[in-house]
This record gives sequence, C-alpha cells and structure tokens, in this order.
Amino acid sequence: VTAEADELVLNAAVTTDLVVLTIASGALQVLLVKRARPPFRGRWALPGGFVLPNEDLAGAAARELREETGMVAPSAHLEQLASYGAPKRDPRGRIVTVAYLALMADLPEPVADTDAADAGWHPVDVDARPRLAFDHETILGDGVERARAKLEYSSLAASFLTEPFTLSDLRRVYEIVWGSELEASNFRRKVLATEGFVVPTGGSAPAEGRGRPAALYRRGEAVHLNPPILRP
Amino acid sequence: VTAEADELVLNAAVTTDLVVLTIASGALQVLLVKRARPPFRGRWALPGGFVLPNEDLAGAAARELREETGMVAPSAHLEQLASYGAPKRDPRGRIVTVAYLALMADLPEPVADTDAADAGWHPVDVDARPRLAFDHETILGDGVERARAKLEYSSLAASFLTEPFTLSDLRRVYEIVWGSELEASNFRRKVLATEGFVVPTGGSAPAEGRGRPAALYRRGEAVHLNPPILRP
DNA sequence: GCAAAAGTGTTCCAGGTACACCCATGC
DNA sequence: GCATGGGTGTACCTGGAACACTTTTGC
Repeated sequence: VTAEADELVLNAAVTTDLVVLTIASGALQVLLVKRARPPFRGRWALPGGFVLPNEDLAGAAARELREETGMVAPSAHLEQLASYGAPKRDPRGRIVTVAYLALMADLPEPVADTDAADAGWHPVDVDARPRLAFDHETILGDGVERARAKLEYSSLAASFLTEPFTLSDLRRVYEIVWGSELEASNFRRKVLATEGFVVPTGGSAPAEGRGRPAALYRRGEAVHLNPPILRP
Repeated sequence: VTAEADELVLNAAVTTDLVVLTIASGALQVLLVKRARPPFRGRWALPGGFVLPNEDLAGAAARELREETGMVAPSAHLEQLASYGAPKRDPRGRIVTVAYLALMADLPEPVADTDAADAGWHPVDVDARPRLAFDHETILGDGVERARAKLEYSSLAASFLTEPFTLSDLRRVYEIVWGSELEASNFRRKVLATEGFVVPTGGSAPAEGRGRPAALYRRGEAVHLNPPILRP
C-alpha cells in the first residue's frame, strides 16, 4: 500500500454565505443580492461565494463582506453561524456552505458585484421582503435567532451603532432586534451596572428635537455581559 | 454564455468529525481513535470521515457515531458544533470538517473500525490523555465548552444517563462536567421546579450502599430550562 | 447507635420590575 | 407654560445561596 493510495478525493464545493444584519428605518435589515445567473436567476439570496485555495473560512467571509459592503472586518462583528450541506440544496451539485453572521452599523450603500444584478437592504420580517433562493430562508432564520440570543449575554448590540451613541440608541437596538419594548430607566441601570459595557465620552448631546439632551457613550472593553440583559 | 460555463468546481474534501462525550469513572471522557494511516499515523484523533454523496451533514455524523459506538442517533444527543477549514489544517490538501457534538451514556465499548488501529474513551482533561492530531485539540475544546454551556439552559444533562436515574446521578453529571460542586438540596429544588425536566417513575431506589434510597426519575419532555441552572 | 445519603424548611440577599418623580431642553 | 425625552429614587417581589434539620437506609 503506497501513500498514493490515500490521494485526496475532493467531494464538494465549499462556499461561505453571509447573514449581514443592520438596523435602518427602525427595522432589522438583511443584506441581499439579486442573482444574475442560474440557478434561481433573478431571485434574491444571501451574499456569498467560493472559498479560495489559500483562505481560511473566516477569511473568505471577511472578503465577501468587504466586497459587498466595503466594510472591513474589525469595524463589523463577524462570527461563524453554522454549516449547511443537504445533498440537494443546490441543483448544481454538492455545495456545502459555511454561513457567517455579521452585525454592522447602517453606513455603506451596498454595491452589486459581478455575480449580482442588484444588492440592497431588506427587512428581515418575512412579510416585508422577497423570498430567498436555495435554503437561505433557513440560514437567515438561524442568523436572526443567533443575533437575538447574543444580545442577551454579550455587548454586541453596540455593533449596530456608530460611536458615539446614547443609551436610548442602544435601547432601541434591543427593542428593534427583539421586537419588544424595554423599560428605559431599568435598561439604563443594567447597562451602566455592567462594568465595561459602555464608557461615557464626557461629550454632551446633540439636541435633536425636544427633550433633555442625552449623554454620549462609546463601546467598552467588555464582551460578555454579567448579569445578562434578558428578553422580556 | 451557456449553462456549461457555470460547471461546478469541487474545491475541497468535506468530512465530519465527532466530539463524543460521556461520563465514566467519575470523569468526562471523549471518544478517540488511533490513526492507522498517515498523516499523524499512530496519533490519537477525533473519529470522523468523509461525507458521502447522498448524505446530509447530520446524516454523515450519525453514521460515524453508529460505526464507532454502535449507538443509534435518537438514543444519543447529536448537534452541529462548528466548521474548521484552515488551508493547512490537513497536509493532504483542503479538507473542511463540520464538527458534531454527541452526548451519550457510558454503555458501549467502542470498536476500532477500518481506519483506526485502536479506539477508546479518554478523559478530556488535557493532562490525562494523549495529544491529538490535526486541529482536534481546538475542536475538542470547543465541544467541551459547548457541552458546559448547554447544561445551563437545556435538559441535556440527562443524555449522559441511562434511565431510570436519581437526582444525585443528575447532579453528579453537572458536577463532573462543570468541575465544581453543587449544593444538593438547592439543585433538587431547581430541577423539580422546572416543569418537564424529569418525571418520577414512582419506582423506589436500589439500595446501593449506605444511606436512604433515592427516588427514580426519567427524562421529561422539556428541552429548554427556564429558569436556567447556572454555573457557580 | 452511628454514618451516610435523601429530602424538607427557612432565612437572607441580590437582582429584576414597576412606577413615581425630578431635570433639561424645544416650542 | 407645556410636552418630551433624560435621568434618579424606591418599593415590591422572585429566585438563588447557605444551612439547619428530619428521614431512611446499612452496618
């Protein structure tokens, strides 16, 4: 038996797909691209693409994010979500996709790249957006649930905001992602009681509209929230 | 532009690797196989293998589990853990592995299959087991951490036990996995206060050793624990 | 009786909810 | 002044930690 008998057999195409979430117009939104080629030509889908030979999985996801949004990874949160590999999930053959979840502030206008006829933000609410190609409905659902869960015990909510932000901004992130209202004064106490969640900039507030100007904050060093901020 | 121009390019070999955990001899143990072939010949590794053409990822993991332990999936808990795909993680080429976590009661003796020179249970404690091949140290670490975290808010601890079991058995699962002692009376109250975590069999206890015999329970329907049982 | 494990009761306290109330700003 | 959102104070309650105490078994 020679070493050549153990020659590697490539049995799949591996891609990364992105669930990129942001908050805009008072709603949680996901980045979608309109497919320029079959299969599912003309249908909306999550952005994604093949993993290149010298790239690791997170690197491929970061590259996709950069290509689609112009956002560089450190300024957005990027984490592995799950992998999907049902034999018939893509009619072209066995494609295994490693999905990543990205959370970012609503800054850049997405750009349609080579494989996409169009690109843009859509509400995650299933009644307010197009149906997705492949098994991307499942992937999106898993991504949104992951985001909702992570807000409870991590400081990721701040990833949806640009600095500096007010505590009301932060609370609105929670309310929009969870779809339920939070008691403002108790929310404030919980956030400030968590060492390193936010730090005051000392800066005063831009008086935008009526009411007392709010104090400004930026992200702290903490990543894990203890105690957590639990969904109602 | 023809459809043939979009011919699928297979760029990787996809495998599933298993982190199979059980409790034996008062310690958390992981199933390892000794590699019969290069690379890493003679080194211990997590069991795993290539995904077959007509199998989905969970199916491949369930098949591996059956081949290595004789355990059928429903009697053990099996869930996707994470995927690992660094370009150089396997010297043979691009191998992306989707890792699965399995929790099971300590019943079967593992059997060495075709690719393994040996197979057996080893403590997860890094000082009491061999070093692992590839990036399997990382995968094992992620699996153990996932197991520890899931005990808090799910009823998975019961997956480590055969029915019927006592509340002390269940408490010992938590203590062994978390590596810290729990207050017996408070643990009892928390478990019984959670609707559907365990149900009494009515059966009395086998008097094994000194002390009052314990009541027996089996698993309930609940999967999520609310409120959770948090680590000290 | 004594030791050991099962099981019950009780006290104390941290953290959450709900809500009243004051503060600073625009109009 | 009035409306609005920011920010503070407080009373109530639930759930967890700690620990005393009773029950049932083996020896």
